[in-house]
Amino acid sequence: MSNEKEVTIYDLARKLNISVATVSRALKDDPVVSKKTKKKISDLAVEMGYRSNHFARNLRTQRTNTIGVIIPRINSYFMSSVIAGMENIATSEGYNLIISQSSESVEKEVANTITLFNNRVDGLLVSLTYDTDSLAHFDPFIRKKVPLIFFDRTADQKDCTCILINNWKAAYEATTHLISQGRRRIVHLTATQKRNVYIDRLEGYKQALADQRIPFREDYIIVGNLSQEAGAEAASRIREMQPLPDAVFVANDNCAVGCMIALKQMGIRIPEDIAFVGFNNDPVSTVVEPNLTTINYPGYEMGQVAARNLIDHLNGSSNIHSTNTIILRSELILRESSVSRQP
Amino acid sequence: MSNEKEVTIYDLARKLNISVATVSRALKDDPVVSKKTKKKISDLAVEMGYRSNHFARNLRTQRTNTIGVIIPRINSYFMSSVIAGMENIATSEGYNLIISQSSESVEKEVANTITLFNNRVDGLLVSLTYDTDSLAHFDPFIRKKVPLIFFDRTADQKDCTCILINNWKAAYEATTHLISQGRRRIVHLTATQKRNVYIDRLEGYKQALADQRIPFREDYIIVGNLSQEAGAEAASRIREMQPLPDAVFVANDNCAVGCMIALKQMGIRIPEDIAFVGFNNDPVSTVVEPNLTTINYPGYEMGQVAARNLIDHLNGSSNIHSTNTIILRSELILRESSVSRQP
DNA sequence: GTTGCTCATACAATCGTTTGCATATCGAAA
DNA sequence: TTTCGATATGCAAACGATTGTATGAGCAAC
Repeated sequence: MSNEKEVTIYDLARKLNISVATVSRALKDDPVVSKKTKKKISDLAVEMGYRSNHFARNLRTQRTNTIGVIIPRINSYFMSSVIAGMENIATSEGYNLIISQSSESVEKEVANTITLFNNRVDGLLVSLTYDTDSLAHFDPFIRKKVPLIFFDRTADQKDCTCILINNWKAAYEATTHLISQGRRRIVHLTATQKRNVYIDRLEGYKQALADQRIPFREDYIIVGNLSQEAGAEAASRIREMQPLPDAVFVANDNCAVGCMIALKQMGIRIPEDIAFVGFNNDPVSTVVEPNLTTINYPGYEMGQVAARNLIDHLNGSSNIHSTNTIILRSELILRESSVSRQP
Repeated sequence: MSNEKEVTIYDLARKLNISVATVSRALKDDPVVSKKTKKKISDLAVEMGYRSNHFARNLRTQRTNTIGVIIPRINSYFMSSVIAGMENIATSEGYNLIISQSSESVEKEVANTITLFNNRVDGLLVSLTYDTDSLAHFDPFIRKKVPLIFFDRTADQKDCTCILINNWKAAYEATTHLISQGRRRIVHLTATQKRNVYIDRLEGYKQALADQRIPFREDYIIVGNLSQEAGAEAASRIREMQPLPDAVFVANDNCAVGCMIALKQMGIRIPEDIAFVGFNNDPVSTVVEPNLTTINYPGYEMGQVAARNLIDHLNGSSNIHSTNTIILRSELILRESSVSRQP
């Protein structure tokens, strides 16, 4: 009982006195097999507890029904929501996900790429590390025409779809909002200017200033790794600025929260002295006091869209060249951290 | 160039005028092949860009090098940390992870189990839903002797390893701490009493009361789904209690935070009027004001241990019968939410 | 020169499917 | 009765590895 042999299509065929070819076709619902035989076969399959052998099939068909995912780290609210969305779609479409973390290390990203290539994933969903410059490690996929989709932290790669929000616009709105609240000396906390998301947010911020005829100041840009600790460090620098800035726009809620807490400990009042706007709509944004104004960034939805899009490509129901960029809706959520007085 | 055929061991063999058997053995570093041939072969493999075909190998060896993971939801800080830990170990050991979410639905858990069984995973790592009663859906794995490890939300299943913290002790310490701060009317927010973690925490809480001769009150136990919203609802019920409780021990930080925020809005002071202790050491616990005393629950480490343990079983380097339960260290972290006056 | 032994390599079956092509069946039209 | 399409089924060759068993080469001892 415990070591029962697996049931194969040969067993089914033998029992019914038909050929394996017919069994194989019947199980795939091939119209060439008659309804009667199909029924006989599928009934017996259930009865004998047959389950198809993915390896044999994959070996034969040269497909894996597996999607590779490479992300910087999984344990952030945003990214785990993305993964949840991907899992949701993939499972319902019969695909498996192989998830690997680069931990913000380019070498690990390259290593993961190789692993996934050797696993012969059917497609790849990628969000890059802060520092990835060269995209050469994706060449093997391109050459073999394995579809590749970037999301969130994307890169310009010919023939690859990108899934994003309009970071420029989000930052523009955030900054404009701060200005509309009477703020003029607006610091921007961001990460390395290698990645689209941070470049675009900075540009949006700059444009908002320009449109309101507020001069841009290089020393108001603080670059870090956007961790909570980086936020606390930035707080010390902000504290030293003369005159004290009256607002901070942060490219990530966690970092914003770290900065807010540190400033509050220094006796600075939020939003009276300094207003804050974050990014991502992380759960902490409704816990910190005052609640943090932020940009809603739909992670779960982004994961779903990415997976759905890739699977559509794989099924041939969409052409990878037809859609090159998908922009998801995002919006500014107003909370107390940035509003000068509540209505 | 773009449609180059995959290089197989046959290609290598032909080029070197030797048999595929030798090539196969050489690539596995089988000592029976001479050093000289091995070198020739591995050099050529690199040169020609050979990569082994997992499906052919799996088909032949009947192993998949894949581990299945079933969890309630991935997008919580604790669970995404667990996954990160698992990914870390699995990747370094050459295993892949297939992660599936049950979303707290027993039906989805069963469906995922079937999917993973059909995927022929080598082993399974499971954290159960709130409501899973029967474990019958795991029988196919047991029968085929596929190792099965439960973590966090575990169940008694013969021959299965469980990985946990000592929930009883953690709750006992948390409650004792509250009592030591002069609290007597301690409410406990928890989840369904079907799962070990919540049962054990309640028992620890009860025992701590008993040891301090404080009568247990059934109406101080509030059962919910431990979401932030459930915390807010609980706050309303707590508010109505006469006399007002003076402490709350919550089985989850997120829920604790929801409850604290709601109570604060009602004008109740924390910790003066009501002290709080949470569970998990989620990042929000250091953001909420006052910072939340909690139990440190090492998610990343738990994921690593679970994966390590399973892989050791699979490699035969450990016997599944030898270790039945692994208890990880946890500890009470004191913060302002429960300490009556700071030193 | 034969025997015996070790070390290295080759042969060939096997794993469970898929699929192009060939074949069988059967009723209807010629 | 023969012929012709359909329609349904079967044959057999892949797919790319692994591995038990057989074979061959080389060499030392007798």
